[in-house]
Amino acid sequence: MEIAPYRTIGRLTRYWRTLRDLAAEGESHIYSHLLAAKAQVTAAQVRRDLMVLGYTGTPARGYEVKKLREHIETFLFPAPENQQKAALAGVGNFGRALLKFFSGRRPTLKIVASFEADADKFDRVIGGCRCYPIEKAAEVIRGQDITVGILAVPDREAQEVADIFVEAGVRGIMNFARTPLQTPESVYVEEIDLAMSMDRVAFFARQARQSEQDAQNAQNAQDACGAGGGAGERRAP
Amino acid sequence: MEIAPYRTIGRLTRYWRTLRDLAAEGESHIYSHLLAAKAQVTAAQVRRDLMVLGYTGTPARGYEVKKLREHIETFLFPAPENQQKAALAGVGNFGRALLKFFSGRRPTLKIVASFEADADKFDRVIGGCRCYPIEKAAEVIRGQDITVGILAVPDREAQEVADIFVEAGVRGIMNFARTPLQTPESVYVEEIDLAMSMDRVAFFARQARQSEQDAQNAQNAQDACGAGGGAGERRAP
DNA sequence: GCCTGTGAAGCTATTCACAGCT
DNA sequence: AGCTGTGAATAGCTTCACAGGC
Repeated sequence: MEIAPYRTIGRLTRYWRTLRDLAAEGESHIYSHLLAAKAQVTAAQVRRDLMVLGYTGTPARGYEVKKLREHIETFLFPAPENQQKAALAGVGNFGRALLKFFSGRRPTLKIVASFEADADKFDRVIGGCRCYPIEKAAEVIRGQDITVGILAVPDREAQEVADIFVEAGVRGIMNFARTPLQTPESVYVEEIDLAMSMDRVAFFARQARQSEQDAQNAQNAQDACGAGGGAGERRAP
Repeated sequence: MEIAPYRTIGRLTRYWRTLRDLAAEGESHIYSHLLAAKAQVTAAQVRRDLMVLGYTGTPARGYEVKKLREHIETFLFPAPENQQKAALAGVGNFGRALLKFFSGRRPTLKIVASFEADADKFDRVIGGCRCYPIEKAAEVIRGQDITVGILAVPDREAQEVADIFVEAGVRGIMNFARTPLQTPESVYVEEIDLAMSMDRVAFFARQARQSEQDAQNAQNAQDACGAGGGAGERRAP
């Protein structure tokens, strides 16, 4: 988390995707402001983000799609021979959806195992990878050198599973449980709290509705008073 | 997005949950630093966040669990008679998992409809709510006064569906597609880009591994040179 | 003219630190 | 002594704005 701000890392993967699409469309060069428009950020943001790569474009043609993409890949992804491995804990509805979603998405990162407390699911192959009892987690993680963990277990169990994962060598965790995890500083945790996100979306949606209604009411009140010449005139001449 | 920073809104829902648990455990009061520990933030952060509520604790006993919780509810959630409604687009694996996850989670927010392009799914009741063809979205959203939208459709279709939703009155969107949405400023969008999050987790996990190995190598090199008295001595006396 | 790369300015969010209370 | 509420300081991120290049 020192070599580049974590926001930048996130945006780089978005740029990478955009560049892939651009390459597919046969574009060979792109300007920062066009890349920015496609990724919904500002041009200055793009240029600033790309500084971490040590690749520079030219004023004349902007960035070379192919080269920029390669630079991002080198920076973001491991070399093919160092493929990273991930494991998922909690093979419920959500866990299965995640397994399907992530399977085959990146050649450099593969989910190779899943863990469950429910004995019905052991040894079955779900979403393309074997399901082990949670008790075997440490062994499997160490044996296969798994570095990334995905937690889709019930809230209560999240911390416990995280501890096992970290102890066994996992250094990055996606946590879908709503328990904020306690982990050593060297472990990166991405908290994905869908219930929280939902509450927030609902909150701001309500706000927006409210202010639209307020504006509407103010308008009606004004209309009722006979079109006055106060402040708040809409539709500039 | 003006009345309180969006980060604060997010944390308030976390505090709310913690307070609910505390109430269940029979606690009547709580200090900021204890609440902070449970929510994995700093005490100063908690106190700062609570300022938006206009509720204040006492130095002697801290915050009253019951009252603080009520204040957060009043602030965050709509009144019971103004229940908010949500709709989901895209009833795939992910969409179904989301329907199950969110169903019945909040009395103040209910998913009342889902939309699909795939004709096989129309009119069935999936995850507790009726599935309509996407063409009926505008009608249903307007008819039921739906304000929140959840997008779990393929990337290509996300923008199109978002436009329909917004036009019909939706003011908050959870976007699970990896297309950054273009929406009017008054619409709040929570971009939940799981592929991006995964790339980031993998990146930082790799970093952590790397620096552990580097430290290990440095140690080995030092050992090989015969225990020298340079910088970097571990285990303080 | 219109681009990139980047120092400097500007913002936003978080943390510090302390007055005031009990 | 140990807490809350909050102005002030700090840190982190984004945008501005412009030198330099074609």
